[in-house]
Amino acid sequence: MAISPDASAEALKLSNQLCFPIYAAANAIQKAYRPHLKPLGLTYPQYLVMLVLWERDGLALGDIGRRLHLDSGTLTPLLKRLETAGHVTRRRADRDERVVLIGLTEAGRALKAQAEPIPFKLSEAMHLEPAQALALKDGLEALFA
Amino acid sequence: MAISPDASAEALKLSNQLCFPIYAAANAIQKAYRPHLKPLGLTYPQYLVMLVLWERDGLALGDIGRRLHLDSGTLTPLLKRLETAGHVTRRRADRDERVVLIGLTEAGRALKAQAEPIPFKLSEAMHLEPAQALALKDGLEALFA
DNA sequence: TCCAATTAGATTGTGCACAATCAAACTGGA
DNA sequence: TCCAGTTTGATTGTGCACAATCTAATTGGA
Repeated sequence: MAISPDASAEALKLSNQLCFPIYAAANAIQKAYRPHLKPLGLTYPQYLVMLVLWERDGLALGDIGRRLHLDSGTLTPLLKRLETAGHVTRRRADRDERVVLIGLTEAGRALKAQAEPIPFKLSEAMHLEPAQALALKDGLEALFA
Repeated sequence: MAISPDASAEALKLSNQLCFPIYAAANAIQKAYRPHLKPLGLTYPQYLVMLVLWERDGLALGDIGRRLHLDSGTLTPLLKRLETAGHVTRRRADRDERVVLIGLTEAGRALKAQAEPIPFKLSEAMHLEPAQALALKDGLEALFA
């Protein structure tokens, strides 16, 4: 096959061909989670925060942000909504008054049991071979470098 | 290795282990595009709309939505901003007054040349083998089924 | 002991993204 | 011809996501 005049133009499309599917997949994922999370009163980003806290309670806002790659402008209002919903508590650290520590309430801890079946349902929704899913995951994580 | 009591719990995490990287990658991608798009006065979703229109001018709002998997609640205000910026025109179709046809202005067409180097820069930013990128793309598109 | 620099969050403003709802325009039988 | 049902966008309200900016608290030398 001869090199066509727009071979480079085609090559240029590679990032678009990769970035758009990621963008669209992220939107689709949030849409897929929504019906399962709605009964728990959570959005997908709130669910991610809860996953972090279920794994390790009492983290600072900044710690959560580093784990999820989210800044305070996103997390401050999100955590206030979780507090209003009764899932978490917010208090300043004694040692450093700048730090806001996030703790699970009893209700927040109890929510974990209700959330347990969600990954199952999502795995069903995205009918993908485990091996293919792992390859995807590895590929995506290679982007962060 | 023996099957541990939480082997299923681990399996449950698969969707989280896949969905979160996609979510984080989508955020990172928009952040990576921002400095390159800002000189053109575009956001990433606006850039996607412009890519569609550069490929095929005069589409209806709904056609753009179907291509990008976005609904009218997202596109109506986005297109109004593109119109205010002077990149596109909006007019009702003669044949069917419900349909809004989106056309590129001269300035909108001219923007294409400025946008041309962007995929290059992004490809550099995400240092990923083309083969790996293609595998990723195929895996992501398999999610839509 | 001070105070310049750093760090942790909060605030403000812009722009998606979508559910739910609405209204107008079109279509296809009865 | 009519009108029930469908299609196309627009609107409204909620919740991210982040840049830019701000304030308060802390830290580390001089």
